[in-house]
Amino acid sequence: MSENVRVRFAPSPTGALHIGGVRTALFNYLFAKKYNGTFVLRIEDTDQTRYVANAEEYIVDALEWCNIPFDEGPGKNEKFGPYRQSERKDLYKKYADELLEKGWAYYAFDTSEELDAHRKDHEANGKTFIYNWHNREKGRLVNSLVLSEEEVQQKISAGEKYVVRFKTPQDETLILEDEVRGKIKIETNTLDDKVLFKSDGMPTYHLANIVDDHLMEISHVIRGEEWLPSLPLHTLLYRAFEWESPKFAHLSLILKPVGKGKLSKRDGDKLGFPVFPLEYTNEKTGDVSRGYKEDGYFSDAFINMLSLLGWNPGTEQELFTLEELTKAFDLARVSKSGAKFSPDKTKWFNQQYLQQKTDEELAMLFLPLLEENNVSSDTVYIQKVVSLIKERAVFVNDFWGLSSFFFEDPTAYDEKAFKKQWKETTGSLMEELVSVIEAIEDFSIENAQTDIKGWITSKEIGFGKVMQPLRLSLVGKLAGPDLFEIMTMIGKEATIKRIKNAITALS
RNA sequence: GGCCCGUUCGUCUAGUGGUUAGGACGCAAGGUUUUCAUCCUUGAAACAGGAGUUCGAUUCUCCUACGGGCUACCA
Repeated sequence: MSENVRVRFAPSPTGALHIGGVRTALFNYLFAKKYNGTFVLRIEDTDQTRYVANAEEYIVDALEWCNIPFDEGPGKNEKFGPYRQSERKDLYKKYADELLEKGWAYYAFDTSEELDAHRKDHEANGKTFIYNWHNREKGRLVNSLVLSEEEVQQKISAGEKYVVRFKTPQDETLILEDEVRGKIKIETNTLDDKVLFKSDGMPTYHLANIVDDHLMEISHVIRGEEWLPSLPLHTLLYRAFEWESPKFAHLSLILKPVGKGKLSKRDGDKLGFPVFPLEYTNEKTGDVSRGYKEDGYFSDAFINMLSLLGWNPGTEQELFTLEELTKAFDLARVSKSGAKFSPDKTKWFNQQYLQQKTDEELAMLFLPLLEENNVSSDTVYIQKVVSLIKERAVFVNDFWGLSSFFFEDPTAYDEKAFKKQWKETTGSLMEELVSVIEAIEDFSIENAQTDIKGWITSKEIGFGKVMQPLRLSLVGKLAGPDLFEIMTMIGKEATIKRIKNAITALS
């Protein structure tokens, strides 16, 4: 299998790429890289009514951010280009004609309205209308199987609209092979004669897909489960063209975190998590949807999370670099059942990745936030702050809330903490503490600890009585790193100032 | 309705014809931290149901239920 692995990700540019699409792209990417293969991006824009102009750019940007770029695609190594189906339009006609010639397809002149009427009619009688061997030659449907060649030619030259339908073989049991599901059995008689070529001169997905996969020498088709019902048609199409079929793998869907059904944008809005990798602005409505990137997720954490949704390495390892993923990935270990999406687990991954980063890296990422808050400081100081607070953070965006007191005096005091910790005697105690601090010549952690702890011990009042109000004075709430760290970081003067401020404000 | 796919703790999942059914997230308790968080320890928590095959089925087969997908001149 190590030779000539070529896979493709073939999205429709109808909007933002959602998590499920990203995962499909990721699995394709991992599979390609594992076997030193090629990852192709092909834009399937045969439906002009659903085309969205900024969607393709979004898809490319998203893959870029996820660090799973394509090797071949629009504007990149166009060895088998073009890679947009709309630009390959002229190509498909001859393949439709080939099928027509071979008797694998036929012209159909039925209008959408007529077909709708048939469907309604059947439904009213409790039956299901299927355009296939049941009725294609019964005379109620207008196609080249019942019309004479002259009639067909006449209609076509008269400019009558037609589609080309696949002529599904009758009375055959197909045994299909799926890399994740194994064998799938299906009777061809239950299949309908799908449209291959539309009356607007465009191929449908089915034709374009098979033609392009063949022409682009795709070896493995890894796609969403929603395509599984099309597998028999696609297999038959390869047979009709006498082409070698690629191997297929259908990925299960990503489901809602709660309730039933597949994950949608609405779930994200309702439960407060993004379903798109990047922020997306709907061209028509102007609606903006959140993105993982903008929400502060690291792309490698996001990818790591996605990789484990529907796949697992069979070991207990959960944290993977992209390289490790490409090594470990295996289609055989992709699970068959749908996976409910977990926003909580996603956060956990981000937290893990954040903890792994160095203080230097994190300090760099913190810089813009500091700027936003009109704070500037030297890098050594910022790195030290980061080292003290990062274990409390899930996102870099949490940093300011966790560390603002390192840069500016608290502006408010936590109400509950005040009520609980600030007693009548606290004010005078804090004043005494100020003089203890003032007396410390060299304001180091060691000295501060020795002197303050010594003073508390000598007063025989218990640490909490002093330390809690002190924390409230310096931080504004009962949270944060070690107090002696904070005091020496902000310095003796600021420490004294904050205690005095608190005495004034709280006593 | 028809066709297809699926079903192990709440969630993601590992697993085997005989296991104390394992891990992770989340949750709970305890410890560390005189704070908060981290961290550590512990705990609660699952084989959808029914037949069959078998000495023995969570594992194999069938049925049912449930979930999902498809059923367009959309992808």
